[in-house]
Amino acid sequence: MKKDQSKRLQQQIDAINSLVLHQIKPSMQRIAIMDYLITHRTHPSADEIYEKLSIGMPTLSKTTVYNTLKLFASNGAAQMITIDEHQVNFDADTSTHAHFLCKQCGKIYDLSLPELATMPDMQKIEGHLVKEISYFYKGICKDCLAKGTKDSNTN
Amino acid sequence: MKKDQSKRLQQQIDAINSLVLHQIKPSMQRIAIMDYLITHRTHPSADEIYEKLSIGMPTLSKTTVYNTLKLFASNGAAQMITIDEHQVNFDADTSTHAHFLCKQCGKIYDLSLPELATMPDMQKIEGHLVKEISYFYKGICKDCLAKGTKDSNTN
DNA sequence: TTCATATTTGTAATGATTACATTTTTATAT
DNA sequence: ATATAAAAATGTAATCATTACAAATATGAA
Ligand SMILES: [Mn+2]
Ligand SMILES: [Mn+2]
Ligand SMILES: [Zn+2]
Ligand SMILES: [Zn+2]
Repeated sequence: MKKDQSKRLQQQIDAINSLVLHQIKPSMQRIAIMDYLITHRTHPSADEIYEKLSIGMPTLSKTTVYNTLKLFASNGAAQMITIDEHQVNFDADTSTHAHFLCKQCGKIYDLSLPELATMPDMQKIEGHLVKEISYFYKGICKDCLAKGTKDSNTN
Repeated sequence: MKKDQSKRLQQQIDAINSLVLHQIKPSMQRIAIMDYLITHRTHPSADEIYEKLSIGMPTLSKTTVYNTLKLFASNGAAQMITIDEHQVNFDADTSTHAHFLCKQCGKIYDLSLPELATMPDMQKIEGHLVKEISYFYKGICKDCLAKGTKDSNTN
């Protein structure tokens, strides 16, 4: 179990590095939340993060999770994803990349669309100063297509 | 005032046509809501539509507005825009076009980005069946840039 | 230690959206 | 035209993600 221990330690360090890099003073909670974001690339919601972390950290407050995620977002340490109209999801990967939401299972996938990379951030478009870019796709994911054979009409 | 009358009538007809085209049986409320969407290209929220329409239609229910907009969206008569994390906005223009949300004034603008048109709807990307595409940009809009000279650091 | 500041916590709002039961409208059959 | 069934709209009460706020705790310099 030595491996697990040292791996977890390295993850913590990665989390702290990301925080410091984005001018966020590390704290128990902030490290835990950033660590969760880094090790779970499934674009979790605030509630999911709270539920999972509060198991090993019973005093964690949901408010702290919300505040912390908002702090991360405004400092560029994480990105807010508003692809789902019901809740906001978060991503430690702040690079401009596209997301796909499966309407059936709800999972959010990363998409690497090379043609999108052509458009640089932080520029003006039609006179507006662009600070954030989001590319969202919705439909039925690979896995759900494989399972259910219904609705396979639209090729 | 003859002109106004006939113009309004034509708008109603346009609204009805869009409904019928999308297999939605026209009703007073549905026509009014579609008419509002067509004549107000500002991407209104359900609440805004309700507030404005209920003036001249006091019995209108907010539930009806929500139900109707959801019906429009699932029949392809309007598109839901989840660019704002606080509420959903709607657009009678169902063509694939980008949107810009101003973080200062909250207005949502259309962007006509020709390079986006290259990607056709209803195809598979990385194995996932794509049914909807959204391109969202956020920042400070033209007007707000002109007014406030603060935060002009990021050219 | 002491004091000021930053962070976290718990609880109570808020506010958009939805559920649901009731009423009204519309269409159809008699 | 009347009765009847289905569709649509209404009003109210939940739901539930997010935020506001005040109190408690931790941090860090003096
Ligand atoms: Mn991602
Ligand atoms: Mn639009
Ligand atoms: Zn799926
Ligand atoms: Zn603006």
